[in-house]
Amino acid sequence: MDAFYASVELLRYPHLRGRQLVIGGRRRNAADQAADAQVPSLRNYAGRGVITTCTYEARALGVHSGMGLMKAAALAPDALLLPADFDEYRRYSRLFKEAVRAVAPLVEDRGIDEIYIDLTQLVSAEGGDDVWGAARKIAARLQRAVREATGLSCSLGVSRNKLLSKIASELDKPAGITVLADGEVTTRIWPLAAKKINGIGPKANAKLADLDIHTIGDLARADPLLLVQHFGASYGGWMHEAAHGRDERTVVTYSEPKSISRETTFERDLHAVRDKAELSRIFTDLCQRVAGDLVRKGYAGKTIGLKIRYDDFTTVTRDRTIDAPTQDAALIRRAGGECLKRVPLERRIRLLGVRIGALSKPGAMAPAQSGQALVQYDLSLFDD
DNA sequence: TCTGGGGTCCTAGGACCC
DNA sequence: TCTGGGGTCCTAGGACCC
Repeated sequence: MDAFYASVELLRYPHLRGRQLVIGGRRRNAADQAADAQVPSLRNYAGRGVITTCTYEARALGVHSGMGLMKAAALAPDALLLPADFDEYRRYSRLFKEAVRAVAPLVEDRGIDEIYIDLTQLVSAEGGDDVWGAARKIAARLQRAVREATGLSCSLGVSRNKLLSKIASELDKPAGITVLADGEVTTRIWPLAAKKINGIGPKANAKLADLDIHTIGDLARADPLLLVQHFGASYGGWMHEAAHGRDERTVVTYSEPKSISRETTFERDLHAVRDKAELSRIFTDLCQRVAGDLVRKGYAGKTIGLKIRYDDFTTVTRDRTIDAPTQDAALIRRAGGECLKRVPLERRIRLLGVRIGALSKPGAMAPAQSGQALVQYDLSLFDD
């Protein structure tokens, strides 16, 4: 989806279309819904928020998602700042995914505003020799369906696999369709920066730059042994394959969540001793929210994790696995408290987070009850 | 310009088991 | 008491993605 959060806000505030618009900072609250609510500009922003999304008008001034709002205010003081309304974004997310599934049912979720779609069967059904032409027609159909269902625009990349489609989808934003036929990797992909590959982030990119590898073509032409040397057999090998556009991953239409977490960055850094009461209250609240998420989604978890980020931005995690899966806030709080005892608390803290993993569906598989025989078969006969 | 919140996957060491 | 090889689970950290 193109500038998803910002585009959803523009459906609500159509008179802001064409303005520099930034979504971020605090969440939307009741006061924001008042008809006469003024949308403030970035100019006077003070706080720790970052941009989650911004319109293309704002991007033209050099701001982008992930950027701190203080910095963004220096670059684009007249941009308007809207708080995020995740309930609304989730609603539109469901709408656009439904619209896509009605046309092409094999859809893999990649977060709130992104999906992979397997068009193989639809392209076959289209018949004819020109598979890429057929794929382009289907993509256009999908784009229209999304616009009709939501009023929102999206960009599509069509190719042989997920890796290339992801790259292609970004080549003609917004509202573009990019078809990358077989054999076009060297001409259209190799000139792009290596970090355009999904899975090569800032760290790997910096290391590649040290090796004088800047483009995907550089990466493809690099000695695989050199890559393996610097990045390990698995990652180094993958990088080289990716640079050649090779990717065998299938479109996965269903997956179970692995963990659920809640975290919060404080408005000011807190001290474990001086701000003990406030920290404790926030901690308990996070545990309750995690427990609420578990109950709402129908999961219980066994491994409770604590995350602390200090004022110097270093981050530590501790976790603790309990005997039986739980969705109980008090039990989560207790396990989290045990984790807390194992972290240093001298520095000031800027973020506190609670996570639960090792999830299962409670009730799906009842634990052994009393009266249920547990049989231990002794096969020591086969020991060496 | 001091950097959100929600996730996934990978690595690596150690405990523990057979 | 030492050796070897296979496996799982737990814990901590980090890279990366949306």
